[in-house]
Amino acid sequence: MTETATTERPRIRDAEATQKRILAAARKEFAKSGLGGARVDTIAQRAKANKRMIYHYFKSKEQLFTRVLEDAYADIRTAERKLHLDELDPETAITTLVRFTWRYYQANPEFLTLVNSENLHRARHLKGSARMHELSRPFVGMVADILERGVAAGVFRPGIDAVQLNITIAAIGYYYLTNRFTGAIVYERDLMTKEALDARLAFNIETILRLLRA
Amino acid sequence: MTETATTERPRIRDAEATQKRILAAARKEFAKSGLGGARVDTIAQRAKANKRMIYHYFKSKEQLFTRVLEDAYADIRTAERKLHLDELDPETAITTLVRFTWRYYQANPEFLTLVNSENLHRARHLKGSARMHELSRPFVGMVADILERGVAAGVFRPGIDAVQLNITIAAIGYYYLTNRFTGAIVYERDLMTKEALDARLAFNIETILRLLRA
DNA sequence: GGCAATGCACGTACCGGTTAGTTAAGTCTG
DNA sequence: CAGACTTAACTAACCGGTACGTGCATTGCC
Repeated sequence: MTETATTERPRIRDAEATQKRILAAARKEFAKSGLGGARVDTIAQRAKANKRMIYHYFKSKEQLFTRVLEDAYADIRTAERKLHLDELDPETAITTLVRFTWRYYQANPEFLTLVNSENLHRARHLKGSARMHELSRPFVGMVADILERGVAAGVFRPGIDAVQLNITIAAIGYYYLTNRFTGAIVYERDLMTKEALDARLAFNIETILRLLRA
Repeated sequence: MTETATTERPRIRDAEATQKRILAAARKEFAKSGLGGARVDTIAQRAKANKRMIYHYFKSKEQLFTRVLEDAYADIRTAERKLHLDELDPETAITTLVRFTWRYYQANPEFLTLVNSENLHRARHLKGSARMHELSRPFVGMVADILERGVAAGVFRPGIDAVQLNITIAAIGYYYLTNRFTGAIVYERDLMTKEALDARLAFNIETILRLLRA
C-alpha cells in the first residue's frame, strides 16, 4: 500500500481512494446480500462514488466481486503471517492459530459470508486465480511445519494430514459463527453471549489438542 | 401423505401434486442461486406450473422459501430418527451419527446451501417457526441422552455440553462440503474423490471420539 | 492541453407480483 | 343419472419498478 501522509491535502479526484471506497462498500454489500442480492447502485451510493466509476475500474459486478474476494483472502493470510507461528512451540502455535481463527472470524464476519457466496457459485470467480495460490501455499506449509515439529518433539502423534487439520480448525469456528442464526433456533440458545463465545473457544481448543496429542 | 394408488389415472388438475412440484423446483432453484439469485419464473418453469400457482399456494417468494427451509429441516430430522440411536451403545451411536450426518450432507447438498442462504438472511424466515422447535427438541435431547449414557458407562468423560458436541459434529462435515470449491483452490487438492471423502469421514470420527473418550 | 476521473441520464432487459379470464372436476337437483 | 351449477385449478398477458450496464459530456489535475 502507498503511505498516507498526514499533510496531504485531500484531492477531489483520487483514483486510488475512490477504488478503495468502492471496494470497502462492495465488501459490505456482497457480504450482506450475496452476489445475487447485492445491488451495484447501493455499492456506488455507499462508496460515495458514481456507478460509472465501478464499471470504469472493475468492468463488471462479477469482476468487482472477484476482487473483493481476493482481497479478503489476502487480508486473513496477512494477519496470520503476523502471528509468527514458526517461532512458537508446536502446542502453543496450534492453540494460537485456533484462537486467532476464531477471533478473526468474529471481527470480520464479512469474510465468512463472502466465502459462502463464492462457494454457492462453485468458486468460479477464484478459479484459476494465481494470487490465491500464492497466498495459500505458505499458510498450508506453515501448519504442516508445526505438525512436523510437534511430532518430532513427541507432543503430537504422527500421521496427521495438515490439510485435514487446517480444515477442521476452520470448520469448528466458521460453522458456529455463520450458522449462528439457525443455530439459535435449533438449540434454543443465544450463541453470541460473551459466555457462549468463550465456552466455544475453550471447547474448540480442547477438540484440536485432543485430536493432536500423542 | 395420501396413498398413490397405481391404478389412479393422473389428474389434469391436482392441487397437491402441483404444490409438490413447485416445492421440489423451488428447493433446487433456491439451493442453486440463493434467495436473491433465485427466479420465480424459473421455479414455475421447472415445476411445469404457471407462476400464478406459486403465488396462489405460497403467497410470495419469501413464504415459498420459508416452506422449503422448514421441509428441508423436517427431512433431515426424520432421517435421523430412523437411525434409532437410543438403541445403540453410546460409542456406536455417536459414530453412527457422525457417519450419517456426513452421508446425508453429501446426498443432499441442497440442504447445506439452503441453510447458508437462510443464515445470510439472519434466519428471519425461520424465526418464530413453531415447527422448527418441534423438530429440533427431540434431536438435541437424543444426543444429550447418548452423552449421559456414555458417561454413566465410563466410556465418555463427563462435563461435555451436548450442544457443543452437536455443533461440532455438524461443523466438521458441513464446512468441508460447503466450502469444497474454495477449499480445492486453497489446498490445491481435489476434495471430492472417493479417497478424499473416505479419509475425511475417518478423520471426523477420530476427531469426535478423541473429544469424547474418558 | 491532454488525459484521467467523474457525473448525468438513459436503454433495455428482467423480475416479482397481479389482473382477468378459462376450464376441469366435483356436486346438487329434479 | 343427466345436465346445470359451483368451485377450485390453472393460464396468458401484462404492469410498474428496478437492475446492470453505457454513451457522452464535463471537470479537475499534472
